[in-house]
Amino acid sequence: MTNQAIREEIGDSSLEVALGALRNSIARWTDKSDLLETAVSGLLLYQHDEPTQPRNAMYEPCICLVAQGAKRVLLGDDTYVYDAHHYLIASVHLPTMVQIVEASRSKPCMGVVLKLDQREISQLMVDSNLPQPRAQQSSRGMVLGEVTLPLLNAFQRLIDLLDEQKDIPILAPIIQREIIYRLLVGEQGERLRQIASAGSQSNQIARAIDWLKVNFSQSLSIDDLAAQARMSTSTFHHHFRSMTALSPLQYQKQLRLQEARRLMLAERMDAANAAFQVGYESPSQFSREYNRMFGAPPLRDITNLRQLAAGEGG
Amino acid sequence: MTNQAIREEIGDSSLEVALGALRNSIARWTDKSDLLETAVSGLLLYQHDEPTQPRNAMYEPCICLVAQGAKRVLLGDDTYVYDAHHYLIASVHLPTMVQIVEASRSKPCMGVVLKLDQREISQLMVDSNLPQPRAQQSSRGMVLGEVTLPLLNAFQRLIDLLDEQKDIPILAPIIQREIIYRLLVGEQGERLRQIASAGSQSNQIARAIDWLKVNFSQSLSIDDLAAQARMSTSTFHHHFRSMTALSPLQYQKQLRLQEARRLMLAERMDAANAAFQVGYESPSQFSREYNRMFGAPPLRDITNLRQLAAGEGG
DNA sequence: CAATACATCGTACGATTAGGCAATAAATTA
DNA sequence: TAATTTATTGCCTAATCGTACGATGTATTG
Repeated sequence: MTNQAIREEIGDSSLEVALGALRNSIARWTDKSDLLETAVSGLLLYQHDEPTQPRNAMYEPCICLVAQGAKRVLLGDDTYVYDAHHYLIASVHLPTMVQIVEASRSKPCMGVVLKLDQREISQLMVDSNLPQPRAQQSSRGMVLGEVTLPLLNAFQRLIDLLDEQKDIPILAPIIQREIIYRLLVGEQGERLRQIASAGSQSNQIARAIDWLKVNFSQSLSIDDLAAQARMSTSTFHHHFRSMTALSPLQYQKQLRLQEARRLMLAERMDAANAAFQVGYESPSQFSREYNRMFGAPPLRDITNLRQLAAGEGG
Repeated sequence: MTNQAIREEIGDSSLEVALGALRNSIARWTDKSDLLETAVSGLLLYQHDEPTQPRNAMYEPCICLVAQGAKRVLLGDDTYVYDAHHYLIASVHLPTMVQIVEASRSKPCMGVVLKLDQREISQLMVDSNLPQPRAQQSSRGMVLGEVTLPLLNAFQRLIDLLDEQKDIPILAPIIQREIIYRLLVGEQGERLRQIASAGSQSNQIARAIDWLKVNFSQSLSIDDLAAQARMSTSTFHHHFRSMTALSPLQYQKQLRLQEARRLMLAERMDAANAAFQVGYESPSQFSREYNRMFGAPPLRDITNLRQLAAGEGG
C-alpha cells in the first residue's frame, strides 16, 4: 500500500466518522420528513425518509450537504447529483427541480443547508486578500465540490452550537466565516470569487437576478436590465443564460408562475387575480403558460394539489 | 367625352405646357451634363444628355422633379422610377443607387432638386394646423407622387427668381413654404407628416439617421441609439429598416465606405489612413468590406476611377 | 506576424403580448 | 332539473420584444 493510498484510507475513514457524527446531530434535532430552521440564522437541517418525485424548488445562495442519502437537482439541461461526499453550492437564486433519490426509513436522507450572503463573501475576500478571479467568463450559478474533513468539522461545530445557544451570537458568525473561507480556497473557490468580485460579469448578472427576484411582477425590459449590468443586450443574455440555464424571461416566468401557484394554493386567490398580482395583464395568457409549466390549467392544478394533500393527510 | 375626361385633357395639356416652360428655364441655367447649385439655397438644377449606369449616391431630404427624361433609384430591394409626371420625395438621408434611364442629346434628362428642411416642415405643420398623422407605423423614407400643375408652377416661380436675384431673400422662402404645403396636403403628405411629427417613431428614426450621418466614424452602439429613440433594440431595428431598407450597421457602413472613397479619390489619402479616418480599426476589415461594396479593393477601385475620369476628360 | 481561439455585438426571426370576443364550465336560482 | 348568471378558458389580430445565431473585432499563442 502506497503512502498516498494510506493517506486516502485514513482520510476516508475519518470522513466516515465525521459523517456519522453529523448524522447523529441532525437526528437529534429533526424528525422524519422534517425541515428545521435552527437558532443559528441561515442554518437549516432536514431529514426525509423516502425518495421523492422531482418538484419545483427555488435554490437560494447556499451550500448544501447531505450526511446520508442523495439528491438530484435539475437546472435547465444540467443535472447535479450530490451525496455525503459532495457538497453543492448555489451562488444565486435558481429555479430548479429537486428530487431526493436515495432515502429510506432505515437510512433517511439527512441534510444541512447553510445560506450564503454575498456581502459576507465579498468582505471575507477583501479581509483575507484572496486573489481576484482570473477568468472573466461567467459560469453556472450551481456547482458540486468534494466534501473535506475540515469542512465537515466546521459544520459539526456549527450544529453543536445549538446545544449552547448563548454562544451562538459570537461563535456562529466565526464558524460561518471559516466555512466560507474553506469554500473560497477550495476547488470551487474560483466560482464563488467570480460572483463576489464587484463589477465582474458574474456579479452584474447576480445583481440582475436579485432585482428580478424582488420585482418579478413588474414588466421587464431586458434592454434596461442589460444597461444596468453595463452589457449589450445580447451579451447580457449570454451571461444570464450561462449562469441560470434560463433566459431572463423564462426566469421571470418561473418566478411569476410559482408565486401565482402559491397565491392560489395558500391564499386561496382566484386565477384571474393571481395572474394580475404576479404581473400578467391577460388571464388567457396566464392560463396558457401555467398549463405549459405545471401540466394543467390553474384551477385543475390547484384542485389536484388539494386532493393530493387531503389524501396524504388522511 | 365626359367632364372628367375633359378636365383631364385640359390638365394634361396644361401640364405639358408647364413642363415645356420648366425645360426652357433649366436649359437657360445649365449646360449638357451639368449640375448647378443656384442662388436660391437648396435649389439645384441639372441636365444630363445620356443614360448612366447605376451609381452610389446619397439622397438628402429633398423633392426631385424631372422636366424631361427619367431616373431610377434603387433603395434596398425597392425600385423607384420617376419621370416628368412623378416626383420623388426623400424624407431622410438615404444611401441609394441612382441611374438615369432616359436621356439623349436631343432630349437630355433635366431635373430640379429642392432640399427639404425638417424644421421648416414641422413649423409649417404647426402654423397651418395640419392634422397629426393617423398611423404610427413607419414606412419607407422615399416615396413617389404624381406631379400636379400648382406644384410645377411653384417650382417655375422659384427658378424664375434666378433672374431677379434681389427678390430671392424674400420670395424664395415663401415659395418653398408653398411647395412644402402642397406636398403636405398632397397624396403623400401623410408620409411627410409622420416624419415631421415630434415623438413619432418615424421622427425618432429620422433623428437617429441624422446622428449617424454626422457621427458615422464613431463606433456605434445600437442599444444606446435605440434607447435614445425610446424603443427596444429590436423595435428600433424594425423601424430603421422599414425606413431605410438597411440595418443601422449597414447604413453606417455605407457612410463610412463612401467617405473613405471620397478621401482617397479627392484628398488623395492612402487606404490605411482613410480606413482609420472613417472609423475602421483594422485595415484588413476595411479592405474586405470596401471590396464587397465597390467590387474592387481600395487601391484598384481608385485607380479604375482615375483612369475612367481621365478617359472622359480626354 | 500569422493563425487561432474567444468574446462581443448586431439583427432577423419567432415567441410573447395585450386586448377583445366567443365558447364553455360552474354556480346559483327558479 | 332547467334556466340564468358568472367565472374561466380558448382563440384571434397586430404589434412588440426577447433571443439564438452568425458576423465582427480582440487577444493570444506558436
